[in-house]
Amino acid sequence: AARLEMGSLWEEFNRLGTEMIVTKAGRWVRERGQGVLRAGGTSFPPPSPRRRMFPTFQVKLSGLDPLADYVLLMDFIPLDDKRYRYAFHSSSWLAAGRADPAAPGRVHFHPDSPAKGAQWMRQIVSFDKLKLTNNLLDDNGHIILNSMHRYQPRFHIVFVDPRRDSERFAHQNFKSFSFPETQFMAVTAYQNHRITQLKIASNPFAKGFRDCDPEP
Amino acid sequence: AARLEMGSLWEEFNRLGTEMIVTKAGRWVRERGQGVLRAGGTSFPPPSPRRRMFPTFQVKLSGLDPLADYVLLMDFIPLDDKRYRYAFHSSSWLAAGRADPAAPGRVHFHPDSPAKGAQWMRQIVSFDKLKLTNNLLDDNGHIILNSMHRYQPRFHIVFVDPRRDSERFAHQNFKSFSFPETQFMAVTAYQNHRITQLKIASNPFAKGFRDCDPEP
DNA sequence: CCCTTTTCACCTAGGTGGTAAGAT
DNA sequence: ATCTTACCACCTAGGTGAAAAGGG
Repeated sequence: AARLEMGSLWEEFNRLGTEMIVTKAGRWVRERGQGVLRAGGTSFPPPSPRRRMFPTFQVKLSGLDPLADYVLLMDFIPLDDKRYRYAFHSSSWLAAGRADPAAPGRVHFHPDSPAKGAQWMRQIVSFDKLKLTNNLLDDNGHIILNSMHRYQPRFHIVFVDPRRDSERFAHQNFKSFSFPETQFMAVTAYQNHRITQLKIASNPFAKGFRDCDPEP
Repeated sequence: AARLEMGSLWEEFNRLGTEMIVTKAGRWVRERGQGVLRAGGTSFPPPSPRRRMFPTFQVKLSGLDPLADYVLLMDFIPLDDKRYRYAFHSSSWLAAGRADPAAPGRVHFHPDSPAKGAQWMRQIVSFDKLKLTNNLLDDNGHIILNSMHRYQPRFHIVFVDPRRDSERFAHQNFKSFSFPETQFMAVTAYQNHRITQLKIASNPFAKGFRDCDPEP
């Protein structure tokens, strides 16, 4: 079984209509004390930082075989065949035609995979390395989404069958989970100001934008 | 086989007499805009930061079975039964009696263990999570060393025998490596100023103490 | 006197949304 | 009009040696 962590935060976002930022650009690197250079144009370490999700998708697992190997992964499926736009005057999302051509379907393997059931169950499993991009040509293995489209994150537990030549990813070795409260709209900039405010209020990395005191 | 990375840097340190800092205290945490609080006295995330090694112990592996599981680990053995002190006037280390009672012998497992040979060989294996302490009562699983004593880091590759009830850590499943150029003296503060200068010149985290330009 | 501990400024590394300018 | 990008100040998180203070 899998229990979603931070469920109340996810629900708070979901009531407003969760938005997740997607970006295209790679990382920009500042040289000592002067201008800005595009990473990759120099001999700097490989960039990658697209955008993470917030809240982070985290689950607490139970009921696994402690001694068996499991691979954990996530993917994202379109919630419908529509494209959306945000109507500021009514503060609401409106359907705006058919979906753009689907982005390449990708999966994100949890970087600790494969690992024993005991290890996965020992503590909360966090997908904080998962990054979103709207770059259809992304070659960093990030999740590719279309901006202004709605998505449902899915979480999969794959039992690693120790028998040789067992059908890879056989159906009976799969368990999948979809938490409706984690649905979101992919955007390149926040549309709903209440989403922005909730992100600022709840994401530690956005403390610089807070007006008032932190809650204890 | 295992090849030590950054060999020339290790040798440069070794010619001067490598020193590694060992620390007892936990991490100190600063509250928003005011005083300083000891981590652990508050509800902050668990501290731990003792001191890392610099240079970091890194190896490039080859000749492993790509499909077999291996555990990688390190330990540290006393190089002799002596305690030392540093004579500033002659800029040299002098024996100063017998060794203190030996610290609890601990090993550091590479956190990616166990993993397939193919994964270990794919890139350089870095022990940058390894931390040193002089706290004999350390309960964070760090490596415990006596200050003013000399040590030889050792690196071990353990083949994970898939047969049940195979003797755990059987001798024939062990391969060990000792690189003499990685010997060092454990200290609580640097003694040889030339070691300090070389650390400042070569450790990116010490850039704040550099006088002149970085080398290209 | 010699060694250890504490506190600090200064880094690396990278995750935030804001803002203004650019693109379509 | 709508979306995208570049750049920024401001954070989190944590790895440096210096310097001062502490301890036997």
